[in-house]
Amino acid sequence: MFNLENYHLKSSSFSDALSSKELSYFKEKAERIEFKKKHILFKEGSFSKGVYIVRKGKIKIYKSNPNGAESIVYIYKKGDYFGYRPLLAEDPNPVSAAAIDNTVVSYLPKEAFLSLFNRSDTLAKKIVITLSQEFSVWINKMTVFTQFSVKERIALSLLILSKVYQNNAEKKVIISINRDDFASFVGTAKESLVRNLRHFKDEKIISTQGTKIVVMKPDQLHAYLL
Amino acid sequence: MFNLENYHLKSSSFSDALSSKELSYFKEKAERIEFKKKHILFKEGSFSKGVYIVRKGKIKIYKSNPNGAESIVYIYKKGDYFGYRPLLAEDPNPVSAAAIDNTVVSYLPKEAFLSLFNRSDTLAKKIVITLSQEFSVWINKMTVFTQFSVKERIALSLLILSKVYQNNAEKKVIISINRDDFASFVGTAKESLVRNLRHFKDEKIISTQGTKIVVMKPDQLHAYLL
DNA sequence: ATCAAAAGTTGATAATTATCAACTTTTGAT
DNA sequence: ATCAAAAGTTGATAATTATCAACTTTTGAT
Repeated sequence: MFNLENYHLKSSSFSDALSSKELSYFKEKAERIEFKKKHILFKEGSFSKGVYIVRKGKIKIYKSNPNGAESIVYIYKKGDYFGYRPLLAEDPNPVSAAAIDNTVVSYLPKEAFLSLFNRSDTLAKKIVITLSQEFSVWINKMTVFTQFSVKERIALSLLILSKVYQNNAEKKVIISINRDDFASFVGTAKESLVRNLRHFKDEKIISTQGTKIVVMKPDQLHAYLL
Repeated sequence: MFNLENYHLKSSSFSDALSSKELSYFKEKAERIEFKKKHILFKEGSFSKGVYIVRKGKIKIYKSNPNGAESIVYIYKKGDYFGYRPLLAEDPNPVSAAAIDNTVVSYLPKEAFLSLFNRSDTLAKKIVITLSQEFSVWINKMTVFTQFSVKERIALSLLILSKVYQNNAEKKVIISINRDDFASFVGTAKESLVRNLRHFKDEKIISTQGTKIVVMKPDQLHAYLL
């Protein structure tokens, strides 16, 4: 049985893991930063100096290969936090991060994060559990690339991006992403992506508004995934 | 720069995370179990009842798709431990596990593992760090599937399997895996795998002994990965 | 040591996907 | 509102990979 939750992380708020005392420490130490569209937050191989919490806009996490092609590993939205894993592991960032839109983040410097991590046993345990859950999603995503065709991966990606771009207020989801980024997310060529989008348009499953994509019949996308 | 460590987990011993007191508790509660070749330890969707530590042989972790094809996500060897993630997350297993060889494992029941986890702060923190490191590996593996050709993935897999099948005593590595499993590990068809192995044989990079594969010039495999 | 079954291999071909080039539409600065 | 640049789209074709069928080698039980 196909279940979208197996392929996309549930958003879980960073501050939920904190006691009210810890939360006020967090608020004291965190800094608000704005990034313009296309701004690169950090690059693969660099060392994290803090944790980001998205307040507004979308941030893509990606890997570049030596030919210049990039593959997008995840897209974070409002409320999501990231950048803490390499910091805990004391490893360099395995990925780069860049703003898709104009974005606003809260930035918690490394020292403050580690101080919270070390003083709070509940945070460590909460993170273990979160990481364990995330693992399932990553394993599933990995098998998608080996077992699904491009058309299937695009159908799945439309559903995932519907979640990412969903605005609680609105029922209709408008996915605002350029074709290169979408193709990098699916792991295919831009032209192959466009051809498949055309197919879904002909089937009246999606429509476009300018370069934006409107998902009209998500149920019919499910049908492509068994 | 290509670095094999980005694509395969370092083995880390479970017992290293434990104090001597905890270790004796572990030894008291753990049970030795033997599995015959092809025995299925658990299936995707089931709930873990304990943690496995491999003592002898190899165990494959895989996902089956509805068409019956399977894709192998990881191969564990002597000293590796697995099965604790879904247990911590209280999620069903995202994958199945089966013995490739005749194997021997230590089995630590859920209650004993959770008791260790809850009493030991160092274990929780150690696991967070291990999980964080593992994440980098998974992200890298995922991008391999989107950016590497079948030939490149096979070259990489030969290097990874060299690590898995490496016997400390011997310099020469003999990979003893059947072609279906190898193909599932690479994410390709068995025939495509065989044709590429033939290519590497013609180049004198590998040789075969019966159905076993001998990696003779690992450096030349690196050359296929830039 | 024999031999049937299982596993591995090869060739021919089909299906999928990427690449290149030309063209159209959209965007955003003025 | 205009218009050049950027982004998106389409068609033709090439490259990669999967599938099917026939055949060969290896394995493991006797």
